[in-house]
Amino acid sequence: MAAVRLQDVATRAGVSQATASRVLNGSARVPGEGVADRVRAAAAELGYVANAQAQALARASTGLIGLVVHDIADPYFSSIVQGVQAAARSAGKLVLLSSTQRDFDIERESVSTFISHRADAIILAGSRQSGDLDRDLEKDCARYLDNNGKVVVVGQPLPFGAAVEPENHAASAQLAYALLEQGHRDFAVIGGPGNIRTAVDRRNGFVEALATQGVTPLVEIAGDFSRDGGFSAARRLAAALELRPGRAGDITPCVFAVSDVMAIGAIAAWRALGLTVPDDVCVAGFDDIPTLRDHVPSLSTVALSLVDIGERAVALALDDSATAAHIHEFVPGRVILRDSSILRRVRPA
Amino acid sequence: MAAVRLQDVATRAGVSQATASRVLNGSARVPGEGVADRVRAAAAELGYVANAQAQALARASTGLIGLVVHDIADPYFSSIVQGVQAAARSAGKLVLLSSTQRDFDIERESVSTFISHRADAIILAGSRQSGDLDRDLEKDCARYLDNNGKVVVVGQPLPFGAAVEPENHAASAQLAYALLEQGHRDFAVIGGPGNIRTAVDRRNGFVEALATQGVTPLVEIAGDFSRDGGFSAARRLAAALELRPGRAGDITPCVFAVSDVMAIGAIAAWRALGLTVPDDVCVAGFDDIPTLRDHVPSLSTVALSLVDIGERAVALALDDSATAAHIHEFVPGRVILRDSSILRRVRPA
DNA sequence: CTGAAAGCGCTTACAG
DNA sequence: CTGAAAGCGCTTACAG
Repeated sequence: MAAVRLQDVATRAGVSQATASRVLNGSARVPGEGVADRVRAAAAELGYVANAQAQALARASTGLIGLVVHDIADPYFSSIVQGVQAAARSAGKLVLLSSTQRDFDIERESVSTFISHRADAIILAGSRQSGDLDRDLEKDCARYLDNNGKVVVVGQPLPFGAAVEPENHAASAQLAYALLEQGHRDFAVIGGPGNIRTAVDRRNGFVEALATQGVTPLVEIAGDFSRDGGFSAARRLAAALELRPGRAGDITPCVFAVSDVMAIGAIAAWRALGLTVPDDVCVAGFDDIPTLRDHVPSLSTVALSLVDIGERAVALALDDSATAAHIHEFVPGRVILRDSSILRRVRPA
Repeated sequence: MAAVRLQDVATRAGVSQATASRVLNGSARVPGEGVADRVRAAAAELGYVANAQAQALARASTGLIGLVVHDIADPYFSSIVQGVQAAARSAGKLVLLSSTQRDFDIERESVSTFISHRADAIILAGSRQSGDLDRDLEKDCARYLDNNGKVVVVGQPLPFGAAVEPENHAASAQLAYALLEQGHRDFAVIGGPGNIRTAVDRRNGFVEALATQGVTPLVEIAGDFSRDGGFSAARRLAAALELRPGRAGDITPCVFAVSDVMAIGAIAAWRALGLTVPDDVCVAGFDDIPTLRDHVPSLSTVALSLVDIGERAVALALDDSATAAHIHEFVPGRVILRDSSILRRVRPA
């Protein structure tokens, strides 16, 4: 049983296909008395559903938004996806999703598939490293932009399209000030890879803010931008600072991990060493991922409105001028202090 | 600058459009010596990208799989999405995603949009209640199936299409046996709404298994199928069992919460009451969601391979006969015992 | 093996 | 306001 076509509806309503099209699928034209009703009735009776593929071909616009994220199972990305989803729906668009699991071949392939499907816009969300800006992806995007496609990147240093960027640097600085305010004077940093800009910005914002107050981190250790990266960095950091359980009277260093998942990994590592947060070591993260809600100890962090980021990306993607003008939109962060950074022991005077 | 069309490639290669089509986009035909190379060269030089919309129209197949989940930001669903994604990619399909945030109007709308885009298959993943099987959705799906569409539901009691179902009942029973094995004899249950089949199956599997050993839960309390539902149920349960911190020598009841998120909410509630897990009360959940990894205390649970579930759903969606035959595929669970159910205090003899 | 042509289901100037 | 017709970019019997 073949699907009902527009022509079927038109015939049943006793009008031309053109008229049926105008009644059913937008158009400012006002049809004559009763005509619209007749067409709509016919469509309802037949159960007509417009073929979006055919419409796309005729209109040269698909209503599709391509979205590539590095890992859909990561709460950071799934929140962004939620925002994209919601905004796309309000705008009457549909989202094509691809989760690359951080494989750049898959990313390139996804983008070209999106282009093949003539997505009206493509949103790239990930933590790309500045090094791996591969030529092919760049060339595909360039051609896509020429063909009137829109590209929006979130949180990545890409040389084309519009961008929505979390204010990593400024927000990390605010976190540093808040921690100083709490009385902390001894800091350490668990950073990410040097070529992930997000990680670098956060580290710099934090360290530079400390510097303005004459404070310098005791140690800095880098790890992968992941839970396991935080875990192993934390072990090395514990060794470097000679952290030991219950050394009352000593200083309690405050560690800034450049992402929540790294911070969570770090806490797990310390727990395995018998260290207690915040008694033996304090810690703060970044992102305020949803899963933090029931984490113990509760983690000080910086909240980014991930859903908001997704929504803004769609807004830019729908704005003709934005991507052409290479617009950058900044999303602020909000410092949240929780148990993990409570300074229990005061540094001996 | 308009996109390059197949005709452009054909002209440049000095062949007909038909030949170019056959060379570039599949077809078993073997072209003559050199022809294929010439066409491919022309395509490469011009940067030709096939228009998938036009292909879909001509082929009557879009290569699109529509996926609707109830909440993409929930780790349960995002893991399923990851599996769907991966399997779809291997099969050369693209996924259209919709996260409904549990709004059934949005779900219906999403399905009809997917149908409009002529998705080859639609996968419905959620925790639908048996009551809200709305007529419109059902009618849309019926027509879609008639038009050669495939429908796969995961974990839902829907009267059409194929289904992949976690073996909730059997796995919960295994959990019960494992807990008995650990020495537990005093149980309680935090269940879900009576019209969510997943919740009911898990509760029944657990309680019935206990019954075979002559054990009956001391209390059963139901809550929303969510973190907050677990939280408030846990408070009532604590009151019902008169749980108090550190009552050494007393029994330690073991509570089965029908999902991990409910269990996590329950633990949070107990913590607020000063109760310690597993010393004052033991608990086990269901799902083994990824975020459990660093939860303290570590939670006993039943692992469902969520990614696997997503992959199987795609396999069914791609199988013509499966959805017609209303096939049900079952995915087993695996019991994992962790700290939260360790029985420290032995019941006085 | 290759090509001319019809057809997929819509939209939209262009006439009337 | 309405309709006939061309066109969107492909695929695929059907001839040759």
